[in-house]
Amino acid sequence: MEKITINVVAKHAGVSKKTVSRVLNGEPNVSESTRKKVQEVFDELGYRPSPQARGLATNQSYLIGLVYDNPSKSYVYDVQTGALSICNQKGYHLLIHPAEYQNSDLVDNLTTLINDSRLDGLVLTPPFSDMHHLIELLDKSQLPYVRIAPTIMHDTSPSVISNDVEAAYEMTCYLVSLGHSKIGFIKGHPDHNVSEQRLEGYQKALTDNGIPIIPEYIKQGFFTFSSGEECGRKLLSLTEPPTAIFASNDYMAAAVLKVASQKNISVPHELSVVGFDNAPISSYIWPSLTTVKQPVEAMASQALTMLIETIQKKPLDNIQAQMEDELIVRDSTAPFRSSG
Amino acid sequence: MEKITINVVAKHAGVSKKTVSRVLNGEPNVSESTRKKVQEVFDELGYRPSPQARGLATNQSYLIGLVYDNPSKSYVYDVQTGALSICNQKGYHLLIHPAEYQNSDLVDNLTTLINDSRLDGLVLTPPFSDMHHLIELLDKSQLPYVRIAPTIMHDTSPSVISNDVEAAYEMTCYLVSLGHSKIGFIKGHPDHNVSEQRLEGYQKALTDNGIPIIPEYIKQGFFTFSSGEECGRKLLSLTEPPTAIFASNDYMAAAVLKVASQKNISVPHELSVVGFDNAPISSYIWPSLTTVKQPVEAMASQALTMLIETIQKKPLDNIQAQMEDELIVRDSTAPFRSSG
DNA sequence: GACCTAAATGACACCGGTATCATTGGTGGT
DNA sequence: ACCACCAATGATACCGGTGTCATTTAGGTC
Repeated sequence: MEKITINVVAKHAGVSKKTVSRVLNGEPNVSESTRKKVQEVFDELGYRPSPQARGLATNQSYLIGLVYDNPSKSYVYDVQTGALSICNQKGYHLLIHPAEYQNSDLVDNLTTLINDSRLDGLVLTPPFSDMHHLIELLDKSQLPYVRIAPTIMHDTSPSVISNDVEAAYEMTCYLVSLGHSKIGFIKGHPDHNVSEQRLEGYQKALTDNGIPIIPEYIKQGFFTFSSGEECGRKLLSLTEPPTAIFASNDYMAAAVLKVASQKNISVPHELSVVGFDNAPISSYIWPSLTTVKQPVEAMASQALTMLIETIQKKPLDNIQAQMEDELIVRDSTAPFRSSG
Repeated sequence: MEKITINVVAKHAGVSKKTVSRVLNGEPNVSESTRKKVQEVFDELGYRPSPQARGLATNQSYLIGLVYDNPSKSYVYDVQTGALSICNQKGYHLLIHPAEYQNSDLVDNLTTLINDSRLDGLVLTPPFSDMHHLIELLDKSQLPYVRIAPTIMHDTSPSVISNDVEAAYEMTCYLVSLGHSKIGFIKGHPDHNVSEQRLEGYQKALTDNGIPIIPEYIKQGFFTFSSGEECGRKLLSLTEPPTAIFASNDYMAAAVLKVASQKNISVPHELSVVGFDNAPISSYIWPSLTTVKQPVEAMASQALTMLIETIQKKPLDNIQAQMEDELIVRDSTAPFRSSG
């Protein structure tokens, strides 16, 4: 079976390869009749242009890299899904690239990635989105990139954000509206900037509702189940334990549920627990978790749309897109009952 | 900044581009002195060969496709991780390609993938691993591929399997050893062949232990949380409910835990529950789940090793590799107590 | 030192597209 | 009818590597 190249198509259609190329790329100045003829030959022969040859000629790879280091497998999955949907639409492919953000040869690692595969663009997810030495590197390298959920703003590249402060604020207000005033908080990993934002929303909500901020009620977690367990244990061992606990992600909230269960504290009757992220686990445990759903997939899609526009040098309406979080109420929260 | 191509390197080193190419590919018949000289220029200029140009010349893309359609995000993540580790080692890149296995244009979809990106190889995960029309297509197309966890054997391509029958057998025996004889079973999705295998292991274990197989104790689930919930509810509503339930995956097992909790049945004291897969949820719920850990990551690594050997036309020791499952005992199982 | 052989190296075509610029042909204005 | 002009098309170089085959060089033999 002969390989179908642009030359074969040209011969079949009785035109030059350049004309075939024009039809292929929808360029102007091709008569309607030849365009049609060439397209028929495309179908007839099942022609597919070689991305290698095309890439070599145009110095493009049609590959976009996705860099991540996130403990949540479902987060990664959702980002990938959102990114892929746009890639497929626009004819790009996605190269996934897990990396370790603390690793000292991170820069080498990414440089190699970029050079070896001649990426057309790069997508950064937290915590890479906020690493300034990375951003400097990328700015210098001229490689188009987009940042998902950064907290530090930067004018040199597009980014997509949600509003974690706002979401945490609303969640806390929701707990207050249920009658809770002793609300514990478990912070996220200090290396992730969203941790600070979620804390900020929590604190602002308390203040706005005239509730004092008690340092004892705020514990340092690390987004892991075990850190949530430890913090939960500390909070519930206080002489005056909180009646509601706001964990900075769902894994830690699930851990609090475990601690409560072991201490025979009934959730939600005696204790309300809420999380953040709407991870799969939030609906797979009992009681299911009240949480905040971030539009992760939509954010990734938006990010890729912006990135590809940048790659294709189309003007961007906005260098930053914001998407809304959503409060999801499930079974882990209930009105406060004084000494149930 | 001038772009560093093979020509630039050749000029700098004072040799022909072909000689540079030889050094690049570790070909024989290059004197030690020139090899060293060229390599120094590589380092000095930071030369990286263009995969496009190379691909165009050799008709290779150094891209491997990974096709999946699995409801478990963590399974997908683990497969990716295992696959990537080998890809990075061998200089390949991984193109992830979620697809819908029931979709009627699946074949078109994959054909497009293969043609458009000139894949060097393809990795099939369940349930694609067992879809014969796909396999026929691939066999015809001459594209090297590897199947992960197929149940139907096939001599034309390598595959990596674990032994689900065996693992389910052992799990059931474990429950029996705890004193249980009324053991419910929740089947997996009928489109996944492993479902049948897990059931088979369960039935064989009962038979071998002289316990009758009761059809009422076997319910059809679909690997989803909600299907597990429904089956769990049915099982626990029987006049003579089982004292242990074996769910074909962890999501369904988690759902059984929820049902038990709602019915005030204490796990593991009144009911033992076990799952399969060792999904993250299995350790993030309370009680944590006794389950079977499949070496998903290792299987993917093994699969990619075999695939790349095939691509590079190296001889394969074995066309099929088998990896061992592992029983993980956690908190959801306990010895049977007659009427707790 | 002449000769032979094998190792080392280079010249050049080629992979399948795109870019540049030249050429052709048709159309409208006067 | 003639010319100017623009749309349509083609010829050819080029992207950065690899493959083929010819040529040069080095080493060993007599």
